[in-house]
Amino acid sequence: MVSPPTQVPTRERIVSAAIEVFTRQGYAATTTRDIAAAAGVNIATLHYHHRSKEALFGVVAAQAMQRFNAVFDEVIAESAGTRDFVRRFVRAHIELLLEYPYLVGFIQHESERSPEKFSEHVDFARWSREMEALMRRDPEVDTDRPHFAGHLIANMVGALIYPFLFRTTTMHEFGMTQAAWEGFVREREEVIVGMIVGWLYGAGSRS
Amino acid sequence: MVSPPTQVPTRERIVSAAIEVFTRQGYAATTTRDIAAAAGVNIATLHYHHRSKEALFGVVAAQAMQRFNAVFDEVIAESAGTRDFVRRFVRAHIELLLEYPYLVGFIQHESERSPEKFSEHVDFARWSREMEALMRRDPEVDTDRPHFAGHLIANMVGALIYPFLFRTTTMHEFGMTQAAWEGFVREREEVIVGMIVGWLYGAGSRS
DNA sequence: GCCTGGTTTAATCAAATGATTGAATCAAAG
DNA sequence: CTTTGATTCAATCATTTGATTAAACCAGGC
Repeated sequence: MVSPPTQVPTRERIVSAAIEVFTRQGYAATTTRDIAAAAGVNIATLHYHHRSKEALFGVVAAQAMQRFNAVFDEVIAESAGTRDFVRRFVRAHIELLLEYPYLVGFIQHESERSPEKFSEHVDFARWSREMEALMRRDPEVDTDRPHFAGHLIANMVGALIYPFLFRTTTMHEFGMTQAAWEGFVREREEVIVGMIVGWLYGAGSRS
Repeated sequence: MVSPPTQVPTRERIVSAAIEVFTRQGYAATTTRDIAAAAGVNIATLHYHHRSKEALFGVVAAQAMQRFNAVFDEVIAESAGTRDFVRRFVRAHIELLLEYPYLVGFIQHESERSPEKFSEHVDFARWSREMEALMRRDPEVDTDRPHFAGHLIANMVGALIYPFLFRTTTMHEFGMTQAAWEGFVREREEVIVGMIVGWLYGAGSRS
């Protein structure tokens, strides 16, 4: 039995198309005509449901950040300790980004263009506090290092997003197929977890 | 005694302005009028010296990649071993990126838009070979792990570029001043070297 | 002085783009 | 059936933008 043909409302179809096109091309390179075409509606219809290009972009930005908030909240809630948190964090983000490969580049580029649009929807400071709180319960982790949370995020997230930021370049330069690149990305779960856990537990290694 | 007023040629003044504006705003968000204004010349003068916006962009892309090539060649030539290489690599890039904070975001965004423009000017495959060759001489480093060079680059470069990609966000979200952010970035030299060297020398750490 | 070739400029063009208008369409209510 | 309000569309507008044109400018050679 097929579910009733509850047509997706036009307003949301436009948002879906906007996510697709904005995240691929960025704000400046995207025209309202691109989005309207992708959504299969008239340009005027787009403006009828969303006052302006900038307003529509705001909706897209909010939904994009929403995904990360959802992932983080789930990960932190289910994590049973330092190592478990790192593993869940890395795994969940790899899955999310494999589904939306352009998401990171989009957020990077646009969060520098209009920081207000994004800072509304995310609370890195809270993330940091919760991560620190979780790891402070682990006597082997020295959470009192200067900028502990900042370095943790930079190390973990940096290593995590790199292949998604330079997907085309990596594939092109190393002659990888799409499938090979995806294999490489999945391999990285082990690699990143090992590296980060090693860094967290290792004493301050000398130069 | 002042050096003779050897005026910088217009053609190069335009390129300098183009680097400034393109790297800040990206290709699509930049108009030839922006660049002409920044260079203090007429729009027609810009087109007289550079056939088109796309051609001018090509020059900028080439110069941007050139900086990284120069850094890598110098680093690899002077490095005396694994640990020394990592330290020099990280330090040199932090210095370069502190001078041009928008460079990474620019290359990320535009290398995905027009990969050809950039792949002309960079040879990651060669970098990988030379890094691998250097580390293969170190018996403590297992260079035979799957995708060794790929993971090394992703780990090291990812951790390196993160603060530059999300500079505004980081500063805003953690209430850092420009100076505090810069202090954080300089701190990262030690952190990254420690983490990467630990990962390279550490045996495969268990999950 | 006056060419000559390279350079710069104001003015302009054609295409692209964000946005609007007014008419058509459609479903639900009376 | 008619009315009403929401929705959709073709056509159009004003502005921006990459690029060009034709005239002016400015040195160096003669």
